[in-house]
Amino acid sequence: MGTLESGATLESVAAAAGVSRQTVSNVLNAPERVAPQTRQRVQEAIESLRYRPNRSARSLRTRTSRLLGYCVQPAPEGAINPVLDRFVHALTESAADHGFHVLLFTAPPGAAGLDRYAELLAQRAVDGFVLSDTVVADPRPVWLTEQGVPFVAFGRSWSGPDHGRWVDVDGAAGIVEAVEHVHALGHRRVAFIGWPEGSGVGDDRLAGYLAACSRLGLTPLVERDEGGVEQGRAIAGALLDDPEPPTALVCVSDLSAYGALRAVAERGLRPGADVAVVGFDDTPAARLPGVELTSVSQPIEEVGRDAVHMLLGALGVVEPPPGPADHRLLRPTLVVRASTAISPEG
Amino acid sequence: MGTLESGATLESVAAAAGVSRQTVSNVLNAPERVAPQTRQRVQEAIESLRYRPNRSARSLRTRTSRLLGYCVQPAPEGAINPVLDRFVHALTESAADHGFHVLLFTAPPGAAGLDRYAELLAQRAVDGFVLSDTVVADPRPVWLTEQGVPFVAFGRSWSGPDHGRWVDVDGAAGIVEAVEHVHALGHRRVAFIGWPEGSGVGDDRLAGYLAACSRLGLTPLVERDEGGVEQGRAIAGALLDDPEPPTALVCVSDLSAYGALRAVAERGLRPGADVAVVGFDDTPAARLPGVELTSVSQPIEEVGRDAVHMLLGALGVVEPPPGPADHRLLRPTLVVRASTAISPEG
DNA sequence: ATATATTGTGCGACTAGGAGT
DNA sequence: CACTCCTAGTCGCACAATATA
Repeated sequence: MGTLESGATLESVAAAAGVSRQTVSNVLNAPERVAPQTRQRVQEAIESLRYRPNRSARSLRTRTSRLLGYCVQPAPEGAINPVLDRFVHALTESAADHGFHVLLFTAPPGAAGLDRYAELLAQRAVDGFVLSDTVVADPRPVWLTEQGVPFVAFGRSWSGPDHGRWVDVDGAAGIVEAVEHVHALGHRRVAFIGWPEGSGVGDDRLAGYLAACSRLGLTPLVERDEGGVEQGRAIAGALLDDPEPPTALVCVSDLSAYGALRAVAERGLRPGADVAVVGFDDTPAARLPGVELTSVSQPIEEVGRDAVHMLLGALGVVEPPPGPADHRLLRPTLVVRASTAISPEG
Repeated sequence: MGTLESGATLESVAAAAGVSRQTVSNVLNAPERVAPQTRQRVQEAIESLRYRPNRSARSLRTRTSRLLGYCVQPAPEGAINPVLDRFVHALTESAADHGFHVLLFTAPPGAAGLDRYAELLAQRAVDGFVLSDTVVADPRPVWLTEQGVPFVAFGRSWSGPDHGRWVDVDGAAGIVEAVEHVHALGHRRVAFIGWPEGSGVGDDRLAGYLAACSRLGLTPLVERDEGGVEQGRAIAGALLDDPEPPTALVCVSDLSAYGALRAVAERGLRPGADVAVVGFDDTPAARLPGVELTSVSQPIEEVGRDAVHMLLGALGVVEPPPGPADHRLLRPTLVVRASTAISPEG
């Protein structure tokens, strides 16, 4: 039989300490109301009985579950970006610092998935939500705001006004840094391989590219594709086959960049020596020997921590950190590898 | 104000339907005890009030939380294997099919982390645990078994007797398939790049290699390293520099295989044409153009589903599926790509 | 006696107000 | 009147025994 089948309760601890239930409760939730001597005695009883408050009972009474809901999406086909691992771990760890846990659930994308959120709310299963994989015109922030449900999103709402709290990574700033980096290496014909217009994240990164070109006096050269490796390979190939090809390819994602690297290699050119290639996301494959892709790295752990703090702040659990309470924009960092190692000739 | 601030309870539904609390409860938990006509009326009241049973209250009464605990590990440095995404999603989805949710928590590895498990148990926060990242002499299965806590592990206990339920992937069978594959292509000098002895998983995969060699009449050639890309590159390089080098390299993991691919390329050889390379795990980078690594793919989603079913079976929530109740060994599949495309000459 | 619906009770904790010194 | 502690009531649900046709 297990040593924690005990099932100690407020009652049994009180009996062991020779006080009433309420005094034990006070020791846990309002220690200053209990005389030090009594407190000591109660704490010893708690220790010896290995007492822990029953979460369900506490939840029922306080009407808070100390659970944060997070919807896990299935990893998209061909995904190379294991964000979930890091983000979820950061969420879980930060939540634990304040006695909270993360509750996972699944939901279909779009408005159809709102039912799942409503269900958890109606059951009082969670105190709030952490959203990720937000898209343009995502119905969730609007709906949750209407319902008065505390939440925080990883990702801005790209269309219309902001709803609720969010944490995001400044993609434009990341691309600016990338362009400045290749510019500093001497590259003057710098192309951008982007996503189709209207993706929010993609438009933001493109904006960074255009801003950097403007500031540095470079002529923008933008190509767009659907973002896959093969598409990146084709687009990059077309660019390189131009009579006056770009010497640097800044890509909206690592996936495009892997395609670009391939296109470079297929033309007998050496990435980093003949053509610079930069990606975005710093996916695990970027560091593999033979790849060594320079890439913009997102501070995922920091996003997770900030998200939890903002949400717990909204729940009144922690003092909200200084700064704007409803959003936070974090700077990514450029990780330089061999794909942008050497200055071009000329 | 939100439409689900309602806070409907059994009581209010009962009032709306003109019946007693208990009848509403029966409609939900034992419909056959309620006359069809009454049932209908109650269900309409439930609908119109958007009633959902309060999870905390139900948990308190039934002494079950309908929550499965899962400990998320921080992704190890240089990880290229985003198992968590897929595994956790599969867990969450399967659990949802039976009204369960996954509760995430963190814990330090080894015996030091048992406290976190004990804590959740003492709080009655979870009904059972799903374990992953099990290691040789993992203290958790033993401890949980002692405590009488339902759990299921992704991964066998490699040392001593089995404790509790587990689901695992037959790594040996996967490697056998890999060796048979390169053998069928005509390779006769097939080397294995493995992990140091004592890793359980690594030893299992090695056993598959040795069994296949024995069956096919090949001379085993085993090298071991710590499993990193650079180590794989060095080991593979040494093998290839032998006067009579192997023509096929079967690797214990994709990480080693990426190193091996690099070593092959560095010697002016073409992976797939001159030297066959096989990895294990089918990590996302394996499919990238220019890599195209043949690899053994684990049925992660199936592992997750089976794990949940076994655990829910142990909790008495579902009818345990046919077959052995305490363990399940799943076959991986070989995904053939360009790194083993062509038969060698000779 | 069978089918159906109803009361009482307690799960374990917190909140409010009262009693003792 | 502080300070400390306790009694009584409540959260929403499900189990058990009971009442009504």
